[in-house]
Amino acid sequence: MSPKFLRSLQSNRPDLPEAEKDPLYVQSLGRAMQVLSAFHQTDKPLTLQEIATISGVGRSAVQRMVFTLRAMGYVDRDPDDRGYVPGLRILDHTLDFQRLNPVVVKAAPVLLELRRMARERIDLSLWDDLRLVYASRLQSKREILSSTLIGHKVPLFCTSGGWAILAHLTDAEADALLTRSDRTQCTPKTITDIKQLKREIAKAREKGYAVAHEQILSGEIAMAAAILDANRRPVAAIHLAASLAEWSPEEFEKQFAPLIIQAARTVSRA
Amino acid sequence: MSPKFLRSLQSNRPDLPEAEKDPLYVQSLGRAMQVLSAFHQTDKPLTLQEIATISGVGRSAVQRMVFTLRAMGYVDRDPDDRGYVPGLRILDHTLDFQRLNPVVVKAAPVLLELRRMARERIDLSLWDDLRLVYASRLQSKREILSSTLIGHKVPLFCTSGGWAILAHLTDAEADALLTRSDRTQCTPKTITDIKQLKREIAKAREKGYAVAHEQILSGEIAMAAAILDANRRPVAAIHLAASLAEWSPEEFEKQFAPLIIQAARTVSRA
DNA sequence: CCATTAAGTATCGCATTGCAATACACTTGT
DNA sequence: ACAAGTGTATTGCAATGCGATACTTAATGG
Repeated sequence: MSPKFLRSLQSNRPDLPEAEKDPLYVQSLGRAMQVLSAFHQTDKPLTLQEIATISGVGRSAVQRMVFTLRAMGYVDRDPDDRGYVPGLRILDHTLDFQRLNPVVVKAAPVLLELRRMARERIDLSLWDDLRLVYASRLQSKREILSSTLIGHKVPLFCTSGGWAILAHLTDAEADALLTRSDRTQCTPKTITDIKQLKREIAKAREKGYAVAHEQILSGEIAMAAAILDANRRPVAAIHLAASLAEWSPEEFEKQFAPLIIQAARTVSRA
Repeated sequence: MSPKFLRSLQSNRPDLPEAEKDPLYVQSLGRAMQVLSAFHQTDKPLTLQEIATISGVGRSAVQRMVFTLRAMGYVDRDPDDRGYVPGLRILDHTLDFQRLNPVVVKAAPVLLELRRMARERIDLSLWDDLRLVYASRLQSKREILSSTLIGHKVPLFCTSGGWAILAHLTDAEADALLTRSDRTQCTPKTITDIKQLKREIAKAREKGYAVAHEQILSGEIAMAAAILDANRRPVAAIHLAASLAEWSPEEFEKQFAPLIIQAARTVSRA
């Protein structure tokens, strides 16, 4: 019904069977999920109207779907403010993901061990096209930021994890990803120049891990190593982040590089 | 199409509008989500057949839906083992929930402050009928268990959080919930006798918080206070959990009770 | 206090589209 | 080589989703 959006659903999924070519092969389920996804683009409860316009689905249809979603607990009414919000039942699927995703499962004990030894913040993020999606977080002693940001996304091009992953791709692939990226600065120090980025990636390729200085958050230094699948393709990254107030870049790197390499390798092997 | 399941979707949602009465008012979206929910009942990748039988949806329909869900990223193929697993895109909705749920949002800073003062594990769980669903977790110094168990569920009847919530209901309501509960022991110390449970609830009602000794996990002591909505109805609980190796029950209670009461009250007020 | 706008809800009929049935391609084990 | 079990593709009928429409509250404002 909304051809552009249907097309967009299918981009960047070259591994799908042939019928993919036909946009209409995405059934009404697509519209329904698009309704649920309307919440991605807001930070306050939504009315039916708003959901309809954001998702590009007709008002009536939205009303039916929201009704159903509400009956199932995927959508709730906001008690105070008037409008709808995502419902509790969503977390059931979150748990399914965490329990069943092979990388997350295999990484869990390794991350714990890594945190035990490093005593800094450890993250696991999964690669999704131009972004990394955080799937697990082990907090360090004092957490400053939002509690548990499972599902948070960071750009591939300006994070240690992104560099670590790009380092395991061919130059052509990495290039393509970098140029497709929306390279806007996160901090004043964020590197956006492709030449410079490629230098960082080359460094990462050589060392087996990447280090990012204040690329995404001022005052933070991060290190990451990529996790590979059975075909030696990168699928995820383990991050270790610390405060520049406590570590000099040299110490930081020297201290943790062996640990993180070891951790990533442990998770990678079949 | 599967009347029994459709009915079940609508139970325990008395706040829904009238058309609820008609099971068929749950459209095919219901079937689709049931397909996604098939993963709730497994701990390994599923084949189409298995999804079909678990969800009670026809093989063909499952294939179509899984195809669509895969195109959108809600389902992935397991790389090694043959079968399907929940996909990354689910985490997008997790984040939406965390960003938009009023209780989670309002509680976040309070939880951080509470952890800063208590230096023990802090959880926020939301009440969903007979269970509590964990929505946020702040880890303590050494985490033993699974990393981030957002979405994990614990029974209402045998947790400090559950007691805290039951304490804010009428006796009749609490009774109904307790009798409906599947009261099987989690640990040898888990209380299953309704009389005893009601005593615990009465204690909680009096003190304003509940304490549970090894009810769900041996060696763990937990304390919780309920979060109320605008109508003074409980909707969530803040938990504080620690090891019995480090605390005597008396010290534990004395130390943390004022903190947790204060925290819960802060989140509760409009 | 009535007019007005906007939100949520419900109804209905047509044609869209989802689904059962079916067949095929591919892998695996006997 | 066959059988059993995967995933995939096609097709036609009728179930059902959706647009159009109208009703009910609730909130705003003259």
